[in-house]
Amino acid sequence: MSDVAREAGVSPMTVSRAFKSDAYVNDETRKAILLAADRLGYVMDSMASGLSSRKTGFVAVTIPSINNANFADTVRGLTEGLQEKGLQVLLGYTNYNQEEEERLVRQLLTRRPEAIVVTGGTHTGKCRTMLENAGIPVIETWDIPALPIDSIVGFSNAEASAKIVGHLVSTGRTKIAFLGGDASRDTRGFDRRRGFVREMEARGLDATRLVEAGPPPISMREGADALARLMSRWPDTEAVVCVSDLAAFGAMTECQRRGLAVPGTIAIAGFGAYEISDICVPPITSIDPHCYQIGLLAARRIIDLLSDGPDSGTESRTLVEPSLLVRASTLSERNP
Amino acid sequence: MSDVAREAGVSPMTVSRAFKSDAYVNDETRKAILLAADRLGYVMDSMASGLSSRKTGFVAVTIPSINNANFADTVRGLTEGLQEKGLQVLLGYTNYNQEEEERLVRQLLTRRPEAIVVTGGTHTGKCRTMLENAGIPVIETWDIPALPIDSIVGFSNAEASAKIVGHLVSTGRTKIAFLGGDASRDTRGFDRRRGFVREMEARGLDATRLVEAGPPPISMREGADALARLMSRWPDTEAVVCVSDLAAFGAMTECQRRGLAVPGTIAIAGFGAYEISDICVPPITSIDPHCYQIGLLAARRIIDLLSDGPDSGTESRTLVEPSLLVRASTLSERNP
DNA sequence: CCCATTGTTGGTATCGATATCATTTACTGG
DNA sequence: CCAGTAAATGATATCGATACCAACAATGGG
Repeated sequence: MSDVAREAGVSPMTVSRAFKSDAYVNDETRKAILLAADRLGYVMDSMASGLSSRKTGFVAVTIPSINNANFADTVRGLTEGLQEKGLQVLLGYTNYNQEEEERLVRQLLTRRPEAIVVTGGTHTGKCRTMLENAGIPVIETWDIPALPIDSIVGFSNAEASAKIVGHLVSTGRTKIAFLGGDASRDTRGFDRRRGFVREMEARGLDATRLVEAGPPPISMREGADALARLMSRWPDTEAVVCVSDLAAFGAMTECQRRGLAVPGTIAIAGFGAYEISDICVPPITSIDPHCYQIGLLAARRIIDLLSDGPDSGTESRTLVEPSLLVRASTLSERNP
Repeated sequence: MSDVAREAGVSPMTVSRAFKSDAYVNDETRKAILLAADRLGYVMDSMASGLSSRKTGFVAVTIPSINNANFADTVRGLTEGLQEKGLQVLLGYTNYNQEEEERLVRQLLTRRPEAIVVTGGTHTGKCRTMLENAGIPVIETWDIPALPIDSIVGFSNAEASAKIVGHLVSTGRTKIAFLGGDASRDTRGFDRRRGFVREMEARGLDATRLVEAGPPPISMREGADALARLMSRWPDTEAVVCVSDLAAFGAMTECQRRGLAVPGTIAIAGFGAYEISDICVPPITSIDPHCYQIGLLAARRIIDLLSDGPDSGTESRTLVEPSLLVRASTLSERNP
């Protein structure tokens, strides 16, 4: 930076100011400085800048998997929402593992982000402590934890399942199974299963047709395998609620291979509004959790908290209402 | 850090050393320091550390889209390959746009990464200059640029297409179309189209059945729409090579809706070895570019360059051989 | 004509760590 | 018994920027 200052014939301090947009610098001086910087191929050092100003410009984000269109959409929303304020997303993924999350959060906090966004509301004790003591806004997403650390932007996974059950029952089906929802690792998937069981029981229906599909992420293949197990154990099943569209599509392909008509013999519903559920034949009923919106709202919340101070007046719980997308895969039996 | 030093009764310098694994510190002293740090809830400031040591621990990575399983796999390979050396991926995406890439690269370079990985070998002039002058290892991936900036880890998209054409011809098909490959933005998709045209012409076949599907990313829906256009323009088409599995699957669903048998009436091939092409009915012939491997090899290359100095003896071109995955969607007409 | 205000620039200390050199102690072998 | 080496720790300068305060010119109202 002092090289640029010499080249432009000003002090380093003025160069520093020239690179910020809001500071007092004469237009001509700034132009000369930017020109000089360009000549010398100079690019600012954000790291040094961050050290000095105590603003790194980072927002840390953790997601369970990078290889998932839903979380990718949330990250897109975050990135785009934060861009206008010059904030940059620092991304990490946990492989659906809380120990991994703890390790990751520790690593991310060493970068001194200005805020941190995590997926889900269940963490190891140490992780929770770190987040609480970080002294920055913490946003938990994709869930509604009972004891939020700070702010949340999410929805009830359990209610989303209930919504699907309601829809299936309204089409005349009662022998309904749930596919997926590993209890040990995927808290959101597990919540969907819990919501399924609760809603089925509330309606006086059998809620024991639960098929494990293994730990997340659940692939299409695993969805297919799980459907095979489901049909051999409970051949008279009329509908299956899947933990995600990917599992649902896999299950549907298995039906195709077995000659089971969808929705004639069995109805299939998924979760996540992945593109595939919209375009496959038949299209699969799903829940749209508005992933991109979650990211965007989290970004807004961060910007609010960062500008208005830590106890901004706005509500710390931002709820998003998932939408039920009724498609051909669950068409009424009477009206196929 | 000096708080921790006081708490542990040592100098800040010793605390600093205690946090590195290789330095001279008495085991008991280290234990006491780590304990004190834990008591105080202290976490290192990597930013300050980076400023002082000139090692930020970042490797910058740009991909066209975060919402793409192929690039996600490459990022996974990078992340995991770099993890053992304590390097952290700093990710950004360009939306398949070179101006966006230039902006992104500038932003990433302000973070002083120790190396940078970009997707593709085509950049704006300014972007190329920045990369050349950054003074760090630059890895171009997913392509084989004629004039590499530094190192490359990639494969020939054109040859991959040629491989598919060869396979389709061997199944007795000659009226073959190509779907996708926008010329203006997606250089890899365009290369695949070029490779298709070249191979078709080399075999004396008609290479004019080219269907645009719009700018990337090409969704399943766009693949379906493009197939509709293809069939109305060239109804006697026997096979279609798609720029990606997503387009291919979309195209196949359109065939299902139109009652066109796959592979009986028309054969379909994709690219990318996405999970969907393996599990759908019928499964779709594809090319596996070994995305994860690309990331892993790029990580290895970076580690080499960072340890052995800038002109390490190893070859700067690391080529990955894409594999043809022959599946039911292109089964021979004679042998269905 | 003076003083307050605004616009513009520079000087100095500092952010939180590490590089480097210096120092002390313990231990080894001739 | 002493030089020589290794282990362990500390002191100081520094990484590349910004915060903060000071300085000065131009402007304008009283």
